[in-house]
Amino acid sequence: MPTQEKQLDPALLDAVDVFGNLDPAGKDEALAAAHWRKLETGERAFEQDQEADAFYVLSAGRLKVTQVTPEGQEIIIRYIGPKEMFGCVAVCGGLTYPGTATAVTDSWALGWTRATIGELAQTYPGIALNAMRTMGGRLQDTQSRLREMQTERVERRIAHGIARLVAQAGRRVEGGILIDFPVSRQDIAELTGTTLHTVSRTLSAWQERGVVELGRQKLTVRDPHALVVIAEDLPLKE
Amino acid sequence: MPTQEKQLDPALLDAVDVFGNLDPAGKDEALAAAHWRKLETGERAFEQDQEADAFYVLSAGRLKVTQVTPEGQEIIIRYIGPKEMFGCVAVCGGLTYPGTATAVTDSWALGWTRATIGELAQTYPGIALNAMRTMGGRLQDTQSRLREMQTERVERRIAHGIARLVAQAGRRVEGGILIDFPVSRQDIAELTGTTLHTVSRTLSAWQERGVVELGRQKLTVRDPHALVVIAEDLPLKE
DNA sequence: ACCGAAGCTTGCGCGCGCGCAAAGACGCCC
DNA sequence: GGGCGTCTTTGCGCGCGCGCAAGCTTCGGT
Repeated sequence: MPTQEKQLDPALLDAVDVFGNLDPAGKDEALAAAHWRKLETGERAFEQDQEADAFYVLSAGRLKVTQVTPEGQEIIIRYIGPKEMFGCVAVCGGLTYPGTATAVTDSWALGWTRATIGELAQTYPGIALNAMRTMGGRLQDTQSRLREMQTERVERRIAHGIARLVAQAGRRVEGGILIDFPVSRQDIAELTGTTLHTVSRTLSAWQERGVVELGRQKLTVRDPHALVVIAEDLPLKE
Repeated sequence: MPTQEKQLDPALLDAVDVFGNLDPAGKDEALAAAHWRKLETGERAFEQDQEADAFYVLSAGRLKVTQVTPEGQEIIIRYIGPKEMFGCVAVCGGLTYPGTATAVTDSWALGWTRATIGELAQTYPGIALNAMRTMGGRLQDTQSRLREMQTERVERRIAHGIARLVAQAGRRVEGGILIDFPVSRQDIAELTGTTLHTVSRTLSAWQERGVVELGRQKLTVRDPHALVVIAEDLPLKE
């Protein structure tokens, strides 16, 4: 039973930022207080506007955090990979989740109830400090995206979005870097603030130029340098 | 000498979120460790990419935090009002400031060096918890703006932007609510991701309809309800 | 092996909002 | 009070990227 196996492994929290600088006793205590949760592809850890009752660290797999507008349009706030925390609102005083977390791959997560993580944070002040650091990073990241949305044309935004995916979940394969989870054109559109039509057209043009290789929910960057050139809007040659 | 006066006033930190739940001794200690800084209109507390050596709480006045793109285009990340913290990077592990903080009104701020605020946070764990809460709120706020940028047309975005300014710095005056600091059309453009031309046209149309009243770097909302109708894209009548 | 659903591509036309340009208004400073 | 700089308005034209619609491909299920 892999569940039990993983639950007992004290190395589980080792490379997790939130619990960094925590002494072994603290890690044991944190693990003991955690509950284990498996998420099948498409399953949701929590939904927007639902009461924020738990905080999570992803152990394996990949999630996307999305928001829907009152009109029903969806946007992707961020992707969550292994060792990253999500559902942070539960420790930030928020009452409800601002978004929905959906598994895009079969995933496993460690969860703490709001009360539990609150007590842990009281006992080990380092947790709050680390969480704050992570939130600071995310805030800057979100501000960058905001800046891109306000100042850049669609093609550059798509390039930036894909560069971000590569940095976060790129896997070296022969002849390029593969985004290591299923991404549809629609997903990229929701990440970069455009429509799947425009994404499709743009990526097809890039494929023509040999920058990327496309598949169904699949994307391989063949020429990372060219991607940077597009993202930074550099001249083709000087 | 108003500087000394304010520096000695122990009530200064009373309604400040970051130091909320801090015992009186802690507040005294925090105040003793702080330095006082006056910022004339147009003066900068710090600049983008500069070493993040201090953390601040605004005491009076108003600042704007901006970022410039490599191409030189400027955007406004947020406005800071009294009792709000800024330069949070200094406590979040960032090495340089991600933006520039400029006074839009004569302002006064309390500052702590990176080392000082770090020590305070070690001694009083509540500080980190409070800071995290504030950052969580800002993260959600920034995500909302991102969502608006991705899904809404310019007119709605302007309405949302102004609604945000009203909530943050609106002052009741006869016949409406005045934004309580100088805002140019350019500023609104940088907040909402458009050009000053489009802002000018849009606001002029609103003035025609009696929704707002315009002045040089001045904006009064005459009909807040109409603003909400535009922001939420509600039908005019049912 | 077939069928259906979900994902993707592509063509066409239009409209929002930008880019540019020039003139007008307000307020500040000397 | 005059002059100047900054902020603002407005006109005109164009192009990016959306909206719509139809057809195609790929995968999964039974």
